Amino acid sequence: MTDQSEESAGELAAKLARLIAVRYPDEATRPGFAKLAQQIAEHSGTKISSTYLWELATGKKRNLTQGTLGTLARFFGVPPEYFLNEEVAARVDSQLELAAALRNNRVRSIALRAEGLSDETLDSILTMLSQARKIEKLPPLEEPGEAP
Amino acid sequence: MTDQSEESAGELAAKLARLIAVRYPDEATRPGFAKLAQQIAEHSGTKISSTYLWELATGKKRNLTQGTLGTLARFFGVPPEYFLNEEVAARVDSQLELAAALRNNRVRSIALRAEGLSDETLDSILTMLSQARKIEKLPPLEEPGEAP
DNA sequence: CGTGACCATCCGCTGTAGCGGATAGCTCGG
DNA sequence: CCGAGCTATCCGCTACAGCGGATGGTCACG
Repeated sequence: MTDQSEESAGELAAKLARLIAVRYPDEATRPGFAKLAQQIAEHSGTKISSTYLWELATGKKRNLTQGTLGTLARFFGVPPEYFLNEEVAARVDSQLELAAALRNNRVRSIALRAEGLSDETLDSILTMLSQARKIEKLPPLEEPGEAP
Repeated sequence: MTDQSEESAGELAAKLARLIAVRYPDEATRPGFAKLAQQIAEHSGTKISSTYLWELATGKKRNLTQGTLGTLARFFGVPPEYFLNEEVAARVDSQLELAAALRNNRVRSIALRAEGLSDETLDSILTMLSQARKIEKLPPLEEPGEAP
């Protein structure tokens, strides 16, 4: 175990897919790689071809260059380390889950109304949510704890 | 100020040079790019040619690939972001100064003996050092503070 | 004053990151 | 049913990351 950043098989592909999914939660409206490439160009001035985006998303190319790494990271609003460091990726991913959830207006208003309630009330609501998730066959969510 | 990671002209070259200088403080004993390449190979299993190292150090090539980025970072014991993020680079650089200083045996033993002393004593010693630096015409060192 | 060990530097090559331009499969409105 | 407009996918090309193998220079040793 001298190394700890290897076997990143199709990891990059998965990460890119996740970033896209979070940025465009509505699967129907989600742009294809062509439109995506165009948006990236408009956003960051630097251009990434649709073909190449597809190759990355499907794992056909994996060894990004400094430049494209930065362009992608800036567009998706994640630190460039997201693509390099698994630990950072995990931490960012939990944030991304939240961001994705807040795109759903109903979830957002629940969050807004939850703000300020007492801990006891929040706990009972949490219990209700867990029950609901179980009933609807959603995976339970683990709360991340501090690692000593 | 929409962007903040551009104009990295010969930045990478400078960073690499600094890393080498810190790792091999004695300029006389410092290995050339050939030996350096060999050491990297032994250390990380991955190989980087001496030619390429030279090209990087002289700024002839600058757009590293994910893989080589990781290899270099692991060898020099810095996070890969060191090469990407100026802010991280600055933070790490101050650590590097410390590491370089500790190579000097006398400095190291001062650091060791300072450990455990009361804050008041440390403060007065710091004052003495600042005075000494002024007398010997060395630049004063800024202590980095926490950014809220 | 060889010659062997190190060095920086250059040249030319290979592999692949990254691109532009097909193509074929969809779904829509007319 | 037929194009218009979208899509994913493929192919072949160019540019450059990265390499191996010269070259000539400077020391130290016998």
